Amino acid sequence: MSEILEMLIRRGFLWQSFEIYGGMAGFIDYGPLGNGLRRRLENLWREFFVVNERAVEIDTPTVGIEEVYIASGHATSFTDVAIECKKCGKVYRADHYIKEVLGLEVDESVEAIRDILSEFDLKCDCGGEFGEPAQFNLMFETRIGPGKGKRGYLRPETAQGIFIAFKRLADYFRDKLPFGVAQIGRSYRNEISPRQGVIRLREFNQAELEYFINPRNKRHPEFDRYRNVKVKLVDKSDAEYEIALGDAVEKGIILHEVIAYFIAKTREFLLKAGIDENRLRFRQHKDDERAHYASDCWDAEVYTAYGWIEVVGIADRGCYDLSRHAKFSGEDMSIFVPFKEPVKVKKKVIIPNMSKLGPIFRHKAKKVAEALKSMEAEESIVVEVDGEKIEVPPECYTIEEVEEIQHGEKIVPHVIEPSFGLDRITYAILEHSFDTDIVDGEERKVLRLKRWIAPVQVAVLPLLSRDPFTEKAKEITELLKKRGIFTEYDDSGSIGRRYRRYDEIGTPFCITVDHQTFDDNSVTIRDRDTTSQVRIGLGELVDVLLELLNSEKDIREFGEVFRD
RNA sequence: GCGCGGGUAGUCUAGUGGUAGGACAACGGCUUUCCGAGCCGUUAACCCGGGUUCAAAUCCCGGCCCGCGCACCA
Repeated sequence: MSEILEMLIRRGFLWQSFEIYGGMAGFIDYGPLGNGLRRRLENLWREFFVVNERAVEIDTPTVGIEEVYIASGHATSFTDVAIECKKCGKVYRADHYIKEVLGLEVDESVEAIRDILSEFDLKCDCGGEFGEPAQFNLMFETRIGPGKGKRGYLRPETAQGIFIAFKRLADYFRDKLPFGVAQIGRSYRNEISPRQGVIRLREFNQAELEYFINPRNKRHPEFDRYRNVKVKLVDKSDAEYEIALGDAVEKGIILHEVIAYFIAKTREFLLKAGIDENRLRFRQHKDDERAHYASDCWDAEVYTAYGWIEVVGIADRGCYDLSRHAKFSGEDMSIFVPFKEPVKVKKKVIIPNMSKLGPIFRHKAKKVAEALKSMEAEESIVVEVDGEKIEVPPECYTIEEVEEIQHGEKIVPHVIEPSFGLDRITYAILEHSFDTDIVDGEERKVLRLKRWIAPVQVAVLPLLSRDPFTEKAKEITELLKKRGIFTEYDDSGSIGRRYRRYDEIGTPFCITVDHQTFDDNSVTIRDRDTTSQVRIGLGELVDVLLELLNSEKDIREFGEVFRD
């Protein structure tokens, strides 16, 4: 086990779930420190992607009814049929293998696959027989309600909860694009083989923003803020760039401004959270890697002990999700977008003559009339009703040219989705923050977390573990806690040991109560990164700490250096 | 899911059939205590199930978990 992972477990950042029953791959518990860190990260994300955007946050169920995932496509794309060779143990996606070997398109059902296997006597590459085809479903299935109940799934992404509520959300935003809707929460994928510690989990934390835009305008009003920001890009043909985002859009490397905007914002967020800029890049999905609905997709990748890992996906999902839900639910998922100026449009309309239509088409007359009205066409007089093509005699309608004033149009918004894997980001921050240095000839482990993200921000330490040092230190601890600073009190072991303890978990500042405290009502603040100390009066302690914790200022700005 | 290698206190590790040992950590005490000091003491472990054996941490089988490779990752 790596040094960092050993520390994370030992100090209570995270550990394997269900340990006393032998554990289960793909699940972790966040311990006190890991949970604190992830919560901080979530709040930082909120600041970036909700508070400072035209966006809101919602919370929807983690269990979804079957309909949702039929519409979204997950129900079919998640239930691949797999076949396994009895001899060499290789597992294939049946439809892929059959297409490759036999060139046949086949239904993804167990029966269809079984028929093909026996009909063509299909063998594995190694010559072995295949066992029974079996479904593997990457969604966790469940039953809702008693008895057989209704089939449901644990959500594989938080996004669908947002798409489903789109009408309510559009209403909330008074039908004005663009707007964003965020959700932070757990999602579930029944991975075949979870690996690599916290990198691939079966239950994981996502923060997703669905940013709905008018497809006719894929520009972003705030893009100028980032136009000149240089980022490290790897495009779909593996070409690498260090390029200003404005240029990347102009050159067509990035499809449009909104994606570029979120790449910039994501970068800003990750750096603020403590990701090392030198171990961050944005990589474009290759054509065969991209989901079928996405027109462009960029991953933020960070370099870790596991290599480059994806921590954020930024995709243009187009109108895919809303259109699918519109189709499957029968609801209108469009927004009326007014034109700047109303447009006069001359068009020919068909006006049905009901007195003729009635006798000819009887009970179908109404449907025929509606079909006629909905036609733009001047040329065609064939309508389709209930799948039947019907020729309508000319005496049944008249064509008139009318002038209409159009005030706008109905459009199905496109959605740009930045989707964050919080567990991976949390881990990457820890790995990038982990460091060792030499203090007084001895190696020191130190977690150089950003001050605003550290789970324990301040430790208050009495120099001696007895009165009056301990009493004073407890008093100060209470004071800091009341002011919202995450503070711990610790009087166990020598002072040096305690400093090391807090260095290891990334606590930025230690407050030490020493003999001088009782002479002049001052304490020392020790900086984790430099181990240097300054003296400061108790009266200004809270304000100084709050300022330090929200900046990267040097403690020496606030007091005299003590015991250099 | 396949193959290979592993699983001993909180952590790291010794132990190849017969008493489970060490280091670090933690906890209590002593210590005139500002960078993992010292001394004394305490807590604390053989992944689970079955088999072989008088006797299993140790040998065998199965499972679970971890690592690596393959496959999978909408």
